[in-house]
Amino acid sequence: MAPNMIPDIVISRLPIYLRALDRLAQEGAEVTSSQELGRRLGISSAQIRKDLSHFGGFGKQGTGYKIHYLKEQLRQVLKVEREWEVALVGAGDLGSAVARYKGFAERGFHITCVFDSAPDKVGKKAGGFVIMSVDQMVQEIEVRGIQIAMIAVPAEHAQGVADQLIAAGVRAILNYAPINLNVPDNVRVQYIDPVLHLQRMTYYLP
Amino acid sequence: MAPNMIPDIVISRLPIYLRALDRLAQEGAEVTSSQELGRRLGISSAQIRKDLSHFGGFGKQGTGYKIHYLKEQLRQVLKVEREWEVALVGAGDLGSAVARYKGFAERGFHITCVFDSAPDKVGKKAGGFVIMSVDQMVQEIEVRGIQIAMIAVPAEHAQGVADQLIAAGVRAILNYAPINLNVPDNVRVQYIDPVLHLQRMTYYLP
DNA sequence: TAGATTGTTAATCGATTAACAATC
DNA sequence: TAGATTGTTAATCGATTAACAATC
Repeated sequence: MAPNMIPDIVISRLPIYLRALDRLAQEGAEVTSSQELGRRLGISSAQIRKDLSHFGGFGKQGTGYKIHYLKEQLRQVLKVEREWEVALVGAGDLGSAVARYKGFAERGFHITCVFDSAPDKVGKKAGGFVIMSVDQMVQEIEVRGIQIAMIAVPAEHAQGVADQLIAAGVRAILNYAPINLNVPDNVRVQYIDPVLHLQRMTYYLP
Repeated sequence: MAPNMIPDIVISRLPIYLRALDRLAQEGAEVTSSQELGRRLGISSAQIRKDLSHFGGFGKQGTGYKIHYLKEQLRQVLKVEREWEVALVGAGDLGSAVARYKGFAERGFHITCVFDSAPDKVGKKAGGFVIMSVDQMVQEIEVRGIQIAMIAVPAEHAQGVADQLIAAGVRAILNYAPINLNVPDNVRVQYIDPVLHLQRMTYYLP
């Protein structure tokens, strides 16, 4: 491992810490500790301290962490202190719901273009956006320099769409299609498949 | 660790294997190998064999796994060979989209009741379901013996709703609210927060 | 048979936890 | 000061991988 290489699993927990800090701030707290955070998240305080220590010493012995300061630091580490432009591919039932979801823009991710392959959808609207043809997709993404995309097309088209997105310069994909994508090393993929989460719990039911 | 205790992380991969097998079957394949599955999923073949071996020998040396047979076995292990009844709490923007999503019923999870706290929503419809008052929630879930629920209410109400659901007998919660839930050991929770997934990728972008 | 692939064991790797000196 | 909590080191724990005999 390269000396400054931070484990993926550490990075994946930072947004969870950030979310908990947002919540604490909303509740009016100004300072917290690894112990309090850990209790809320079901994570050991040692792990939280260790995770944070990869990026520097954000706390003070005896008192803990200033919430506002720690939030800002984590935002910068995660690069979510800025606004991001996001492309959405697929304007069917699922894609339209994604386009309408307000949580993205509220937290700095702005959907700025929506694509679909159905000619009868092109020109219509989804969640306030005019739907463009996938034929324009590569060019549009290149011109805008978009790096993040969400895929909400049927499973059988997802890999093809991903290939095009990557060719256009996208480096981060949130895939709502229930299928694994094969992508080069320099591209990140995250998956959302709610059924899969349900299937992870039924095993434990009687 | 108890002798028959299977690590959570193994269980969490089984639905991924199942999804890949469904796909292979759809493509017309009848047999596969740990190597082929691994290539598709970006997982080592050794890990797939090890994971499966927790539940018995499903394959044949030299030939691999019969897809149909392995699918059925995994379905039984995960208890998704049956149909499940699911309650949905929250019929706002997000809850309505969840109620309309067809993927749940297609894969054996049937939303059979939807609850909301807003009096003006009660009696109206969301995704084909009549919305009931949360005041009826505990009784309704108890009577029907529902064990799985999805939460799509604002973050500040999620913990309260979860507590009620658990009191009513729910043992598995899919939480769409962007907040961690504290639940007893005998209750499972899974989280869906798409923004969190995006935040896990921006770190790696330039 | 020859080639392929499983199931399993042992070795390796990496992540989590416990503990504590430093210090606010 | 006394009490609390950090950042870090070393120990533990658990998960992944490599390797191979068994066998189809």
